[in-house]
Amino acid sequence: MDSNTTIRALAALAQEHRLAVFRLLVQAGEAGLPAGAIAEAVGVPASSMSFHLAQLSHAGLIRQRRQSRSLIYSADYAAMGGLMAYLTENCCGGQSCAPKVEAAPLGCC
Amino acid sequence: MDSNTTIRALAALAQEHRLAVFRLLVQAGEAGLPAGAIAEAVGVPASSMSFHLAQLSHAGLIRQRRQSRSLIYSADYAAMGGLMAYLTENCCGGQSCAPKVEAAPLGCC
DNA sequence: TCGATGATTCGATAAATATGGAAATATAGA
DNA sequence: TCTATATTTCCATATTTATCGAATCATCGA
Repeated sequence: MDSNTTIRALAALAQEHRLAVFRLLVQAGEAGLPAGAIAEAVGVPASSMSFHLAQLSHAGLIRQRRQSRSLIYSADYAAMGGLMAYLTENCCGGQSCAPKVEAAPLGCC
Repeated sequence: MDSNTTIRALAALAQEHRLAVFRLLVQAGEAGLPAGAIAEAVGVPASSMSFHLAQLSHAGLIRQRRQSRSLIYSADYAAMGGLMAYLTENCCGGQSCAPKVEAAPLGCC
């Protein structure tokens, strides 16, 4: 992940509603959620939500697929991993910025 | 770190010049760098840089100390760690977003 | 083909952010 | 105290971002 991609991803997450959306989608897992449900959960009108979903999508952090009339959005874990990798490598120096996780998540290190 | 603090930190890093500054300060380590040197290194006029440094400072990502006539800025590793912790806990779900580092950095996990 | 549903795009507007020169502030040395 | 240096604050302006109703587009079932 290069610095421009990183900036787009950071900017995408640096907004109240979009951070809420991303967290929601991470919780929802691979199944994802339809745009309408996301808008309702976050409490934002559909057209505004569409704007935010487009931002997240453009940043590569979420995926879109059609299921009948609904557009289902889901988190792209690999992209998030790429962002974490960039920050770890470029913004944590020799110091470990990696949080001390009580129980290390599966696959960590 | 709560979600508002996280948003401020993400927004602070989501800008070309500020991301460059933060990377520079991470490299510089605890010693830090004076504002003028940062502005010159990044190629931005002093007044603009002052604005960006204030943003990073307000987000808690960097520290300021005076040394004679110079104001020395340095990265706050703990704040960056807090951001990483928030993202790991809230935006990576059960999946591991932690990057697969070839050689795990010291202190990782 | 028609109407209903789920979602996006358009367009106008409001708000926040970025830029950089000029003026002001703080410190140090002569 | 005067001057030079390092940096910030002020100000005006340009740019980007966010908001949301209305119009449009895509899909499905009857």
